[in-house]
Parts: sequence; C-alpha cells; structure tokens
Amino acid sequence: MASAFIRRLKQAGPLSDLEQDVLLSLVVNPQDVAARQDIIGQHAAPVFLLMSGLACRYATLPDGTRRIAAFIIPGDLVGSSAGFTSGLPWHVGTLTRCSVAELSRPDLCTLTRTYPGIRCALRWLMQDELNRVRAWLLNDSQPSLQRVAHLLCELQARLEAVGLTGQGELSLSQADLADAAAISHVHVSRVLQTLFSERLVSLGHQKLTLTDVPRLRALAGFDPGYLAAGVAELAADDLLGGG
Amino acid sequence: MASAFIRRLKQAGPLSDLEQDVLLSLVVNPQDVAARQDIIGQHAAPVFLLMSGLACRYATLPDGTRRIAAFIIPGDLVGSSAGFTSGLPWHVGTLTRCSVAELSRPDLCTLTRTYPGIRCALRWLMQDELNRVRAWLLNDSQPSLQRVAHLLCELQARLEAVGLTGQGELSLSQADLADAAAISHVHVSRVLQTLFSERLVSLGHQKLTLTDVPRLRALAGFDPGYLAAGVAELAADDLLGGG
DNA sequence: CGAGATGTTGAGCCGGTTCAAGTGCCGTGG
DNA sequence: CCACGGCACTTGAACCGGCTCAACATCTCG
Repeated sequence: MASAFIRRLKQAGPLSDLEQDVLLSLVVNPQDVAARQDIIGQHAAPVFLLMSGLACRYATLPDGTRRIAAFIIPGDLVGSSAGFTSGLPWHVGTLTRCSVAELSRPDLCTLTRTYPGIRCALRWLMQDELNRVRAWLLNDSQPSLQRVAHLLCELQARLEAVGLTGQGELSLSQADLADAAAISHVHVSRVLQTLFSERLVSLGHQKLTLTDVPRLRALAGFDPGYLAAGVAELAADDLLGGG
Repeated sequence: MASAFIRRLKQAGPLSDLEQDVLLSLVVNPQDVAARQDIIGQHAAPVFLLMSGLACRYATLPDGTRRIAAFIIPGDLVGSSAGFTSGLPWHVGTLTRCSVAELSRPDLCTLTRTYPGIRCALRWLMQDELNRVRAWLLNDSQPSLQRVAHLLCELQARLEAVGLTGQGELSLSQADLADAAAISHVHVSRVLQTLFSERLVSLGHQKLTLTDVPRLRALAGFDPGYLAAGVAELAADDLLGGG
C-alpha cells in the first residue's frame, strides 16, 4: 500500500499534504513479482517501492551460503544510491510474492531539491538503515535463541510502525529466518520449538505468530529505540551521518 | 593529521581549494586522549575528527561482551547525527593513544549548506560507513580465519587510502581484534599463528604487520571495491541512500 | 495425485569457547 | 639500573553450541 510508504516517511518528521501528494504521484504501475526473484542484482540501480509482501537484501558467500542483511517491508524505498553500489555483493530479492512499483530516480531527486520535508525523510531512511544493520551486527554476537527472537521482534515492530500486522503474524519461512540469523535452518527449527514451548510464538507453514511480544522482547533484549530514534530530533538541515 | 581528513573527504569527489581551506579552519585545538577511553558515550553528541591513533565504535552486550562495529582511523569524522543516536547502545572509544579535535556542529552544518563539494563528501561518508558495516555483517558469516584476515585487509586498505601504513603495520591488540571479529582472544591468537606460519603476517607486541597483502586478500576474499566505491559516480545532488 | 519445497528429528562431529597455567614484554618506581 | 607488577600473548585440555548428514513427515500447488 502507498499509505505504508507515507507512514514510513512520516516517521522522519512532518510531511505537508503537498509533499505527500507529490510523492504518491510518483507511485504508478505496480508490478507483481513472485517469491524468490531478484529485484536488484549487483549492477542495475533502479529505485523502487515495496507495496506488499516481504523482500530482503542479501549476499552470497563463496561457499554458496546466503546471508540476509535486512528485511524490506511494505513502504520501504530501495534505491541503491546511484553507482555507489556497483561491484558490491548485495542483491535485493523477494521472499514472498510481492507488489513492487518502480520510481523515477530523476523525479525523486527533483522532489528532494524542492521539498525540505522529503529531503529530510529520505536522509532519515538512510540513517535508519544504518542503525538497523548495526543492530544486526550486534545481534550476531548473541546466542541463537536471543538472535532469532530479536529478528522477530524487529520485524514485528517495523511492520506495526507502518500499520501492518496488528496481531504479530509474520509470513516468513524458517530457511529465510536462518539466513537472516546466520544459523542453520535445522537449528532455527529447534529454536522455534523452544520459543513455542515457552508460549512466545505459534507456528504455521511459512507463517509464525508472536503470541507474547513483551516477553519475547525481554528475552531478546529488544529495545525498539533504534528504529524510530530521533523522529522529531533530526534537524532538517543536519546532514551529518552516524559516521 | 589534518591531511588525512582532506584525503578521506576527497575520496568522495573533488573538493575545491576553498572548500579544503574552510574545512581545515574548523580543525582547532586537538586533544590527546589515552588508550581505552570513551570519546562518545550513549548520550553526548559532539562531532570530532580523529587525527592520530586508532579508535572504534562499540557496544556492550548484556553478558558484558564488547562488540566492535567499526574501526575509526585518522581522518575519520565521527558525528553522531544529532539526537538520532540517543538511546542506542553504541559508544566510541580509543584503542590506542589518540589525538582528537572537536568540531563545531553548527559551523559544519553551515559549510554543508554553502559548499556542494562538502555536502557531497559528508553524504558519501555515511554511505561509506553503511557499506562497511554491511561488509562486516557478511564477514560474520565467514569462518574465523577468513574473518580475521578480512578485518586486517580492510584496515590496511583504509589506512593506505589516507596515506598511512605504507608497510602494512597495524597497531592493534589481539583482544581488540577479537572483539571486532566476535571471536575469543584465545582463538584470535591461534588464527594469527596460522597466518604467521603461512607467512602472511608477522607478529609483535600490540602490533602486527601484513607481509603479503595480495595473498591475504585472496584468502579473505577481500575486494576493496566497497571502500572507495562510486568515488566519481555519486551525483552531488543524489540524496538517495542505500535503503 | 505427484513433485517440490517446508519443517522435524536424531546422531555424530567440529569449530570455537572456557578455564587455567604459564611466558614474555613493557613501563614504573625505587 | 634493576626489581616489580601488570598487561599481552601463548598453550593445553575439556567442553558445548550449533553444524552436517540423513531420513522422514507435511504442506502447497500445479
């Protein structure tokens, strides 16, 4: 949904009605994409908006292992910063069936120059991604139970923030979860059994439901602060990154 | 050295002499800081420039383990994006004795608005950090030998890019390397023994030297592309991040 | 209804951890 | 100048979390 897009951007700060309208005017002609398809390979650099479904950024190691570095949820804008990523190992691909709209990069850049709210929102998106990938790096130092729990908590929190998954249902295969947590899918299965026996999640085919988010967050040590941090604090003119 | 700072920023694209001068004019009053001191805690948000020594961004896990998420080398600007990081677990601290200059955030923001080259350079810095932290995330999926080798390769490449360490000497304790690789310092010692026996590094007290960078890179699967990627490609007006 | 992808369970293995003891290097202070 | 204390590093042994392999059960979709 386009509304998830606007909700996502408004996390960064206020957007005027006009700004919202011009942004939405860029969203045309959404395409359906099947599960397990690449949207962005190593070279192409379109800008697109995920409208429904679940996607991810991933890379493949020399030994064939896939590592997922981020989940991409509806409302997320994926613009692989022109030219800056060529030669990098990262791809973007769908995990479930998705609906995807491609945006015109030049148009988006134009909006960026004209509307300060949009400029601020896009900058915030990048800082947000940096925060999340750092959180994942930290997560890699946790034992598998906490690690899986943390991933689930983050995904739930992000979906909720754009108005999805009121009831904590995530449609995600265990294999995908394994590649995000960097553990084997066999072990993911065992970890989920543990969480299930603790009444923290319930399981289904390519679907799992968080039945007790507060206790799951406590287990994972999950603090949602890094997701929406600085919503109102990031000055519109502050260009400095988290470097 | 201030020249490392300029070299670092010029990786992003051309900077006019004027732009270089105004940037350097902000660098005043460098302070010496001992090893193992925090420069930025969870709350304070100064902007500073590392002029010599080695520092890192790190967080501490519930069990007391320290995870290093990035090395900070001379020429690096560390501005914890106003307000946006409050509540996050990340600290910045020195690993060796350092010389540090604090910059005025308002002045820097002013330059950002006035000079397009500087604006572009600072944006590039953030994208560069994103690329590196993603590379570390990928690295976490590698076995320990490659993992350690990759860290060493990256550090060497970055130092060289700002005109330091012609001969591959890194001053870094094994304990720090362990926290960056997320393995125990005991195992780091064993891994380094292996690299030494392969004639890839030589060892000293809090110091190690890369004696065969090409073979070490081959072992690590290190591709320097993600460090200086897009030097000339990132359009000055392109605000879109890697999201 | 069959094929392929998804999830489960068990057994054995291995990379890396932890604990512990010991060596060597450095800077400090007498 | 030397003695000392502490930090960095090394080495060995036991342990364990998570992996691999393999077989099987289950679900979905064409």
